[in-house]
Amino acid sequence: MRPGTLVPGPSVMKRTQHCNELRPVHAGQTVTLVGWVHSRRDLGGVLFIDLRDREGRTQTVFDPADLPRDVFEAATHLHAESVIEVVGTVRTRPNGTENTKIATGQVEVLVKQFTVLNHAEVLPFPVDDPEVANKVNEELRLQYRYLDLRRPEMIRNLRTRSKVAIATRSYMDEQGFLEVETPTLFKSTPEGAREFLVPNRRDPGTFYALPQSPQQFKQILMVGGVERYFQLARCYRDEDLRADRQPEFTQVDIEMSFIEREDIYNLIEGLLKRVWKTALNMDLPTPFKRIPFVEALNRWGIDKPDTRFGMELVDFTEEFRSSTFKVFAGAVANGGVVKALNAKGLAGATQGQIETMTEYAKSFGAKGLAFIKVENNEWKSPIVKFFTEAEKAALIAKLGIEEGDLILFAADQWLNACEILGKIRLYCAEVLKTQGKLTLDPQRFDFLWVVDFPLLSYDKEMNRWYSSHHPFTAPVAEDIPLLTADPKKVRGQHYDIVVNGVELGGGSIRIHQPDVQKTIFEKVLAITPEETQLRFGYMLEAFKYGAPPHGGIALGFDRMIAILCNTTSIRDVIAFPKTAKGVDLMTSSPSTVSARQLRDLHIEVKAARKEEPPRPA
RNA sequence: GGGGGUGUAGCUCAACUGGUUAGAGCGCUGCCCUGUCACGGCAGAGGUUACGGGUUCGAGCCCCGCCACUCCCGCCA
Repeated sequence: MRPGTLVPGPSVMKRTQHCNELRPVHAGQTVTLVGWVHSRRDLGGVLFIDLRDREGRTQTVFDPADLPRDVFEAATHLHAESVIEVVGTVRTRPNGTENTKIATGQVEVLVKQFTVLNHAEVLPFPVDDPEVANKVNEELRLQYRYLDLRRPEMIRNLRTRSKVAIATRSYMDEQGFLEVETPTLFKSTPEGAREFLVPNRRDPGTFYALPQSPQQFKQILMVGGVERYFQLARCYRDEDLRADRQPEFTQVDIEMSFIEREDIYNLIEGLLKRVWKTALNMDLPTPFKRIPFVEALNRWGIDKPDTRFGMELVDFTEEFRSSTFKVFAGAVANGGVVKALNAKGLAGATQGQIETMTEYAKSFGAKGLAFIKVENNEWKSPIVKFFTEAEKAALIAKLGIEEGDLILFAADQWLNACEILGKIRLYCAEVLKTQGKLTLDPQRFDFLWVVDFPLLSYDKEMNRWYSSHHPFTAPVAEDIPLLTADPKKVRGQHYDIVVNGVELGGGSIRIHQPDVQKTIFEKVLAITPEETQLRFGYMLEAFKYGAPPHGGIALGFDRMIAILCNTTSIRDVIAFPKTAKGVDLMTSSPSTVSARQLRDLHIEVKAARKEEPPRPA
């Protein structure tokens, strides 16, 4: 530590006000403020230091006429982000020197004494300049997360998160829900996401798993007569990460008994109303739209549509059924469909951009991407020569084609064609945004429910059916006879809540009859009775002893907060997030453990470790 | 597992087609400055161009490998 920075003075550590509190009315009072040195302006004869805490900042003045020489000298050497305590007198600022940018700008504190509570070395990146700090490499921000969190933007996010968590708890309490904690040391259930395993020291070769969600416990709680359960539950999934996916994340987990789907819709609409009011002081209109899965795919090509802009998909299967253009007619003959979308105003796309789009489409399974550019009253396209006048007329009528449009086609099996164009639609929207041709109001939130999902999907490689959602989802009652007859047609009582193209959450009414559950496991999913018994025996058993009809939902809490904070990365709303490879850069975890620990756990590591990467000091 | 992007001073970035001693702003250090608030002025320090190879008379730039971060596909019942 530098000599002279420790200045004698009373370290009472009791502030009289925080740094966003002083006003002209306090003039004349002696106050104690504590906080971080935000900025220092040394004019030679007088020194200004802005002191910052969580709440805001206050200008303090060091006048050499008022202070012993060594005290003043020490103050001139204070580094940004040192933690100090000052005692001084509040006074209104001289005329013309008020700062209207900050709430405390009418006053200043004339320092009489100060103490350095902690001397800060020069920081690895600035936290006081929002312009620069916003652009700092995220690697560095994560390594020095405690500095990053001092930025007002990050504090604001944490505050929003806290307020929403508390609002959620109070709303759920008002609705008669009990907050119940469930174990995070759970049983391995290999369906679905890959799990994190926890070795069991007491019985070599056995493992706990961290739960992907409290799904089974919350259903058991219903059997246990809790009737209304909720939890802000930490969940763990060992899958590859994205901007909106972390290996551990938080769900608002909900389950209730004696209800139907509509009860869940009402409950969640009420919760989201409360949350948006709390965080943004916005009144959300309810009820939200309900859109069947099939309609969502047909219109937007995705089961979580962003309905803030148009460019909906249009079906041309009938128009091209007997077209001379064999790519389209052939797809239809194979039981597929022809779909198109009008990317309004994108005719100016370069050959390169079209190429990029085609590659993008191919990257998720498209064979190609047919297009028409409408430029200078002309249709520029390699395929338009195959079209009849009737086909062209149909395109103009159904797509509303105008000068400057770009028409994109997909011809494939229904789901593929829809999904390809759905992704292209989002890609086009991004392009239009960067060109300034599409602007979305940040205050606009298009909520909707997607309903009537197919209960089952078919895995061609494994040659078997699997649950679209999870195996406890109840079929729509009238579709139960189809379970064994025509599984593809069975709709599940599953629902997703979607906002602005983000899947905020999902849930379902559950199966509460053990015989239906057994049919699903053994007849439809083709899990052997032994396997069923091993994995889910306790649930089937529980359902024999008086299981109420029940259902629930889970909302992605991190995603919700990210939307409220207007950020696309949930890392910005998690205090200590991990990188895309699941590493905590601050603590350098995961890390190796001692041979002793491994021995205790009966674990032998066989794979060779790659070299430890060099870490900056 | 696959594809794209990024990596140059403490931070944010520049450096043309491969060509002199790798620059700028901020920050840092020293000096000056009594009303600043992105204070101002002068001077200075600071670089293994992520890392390892290669091509070349010559590499921040080209090639191969590798590491990290990031976005996407697969994956996420």
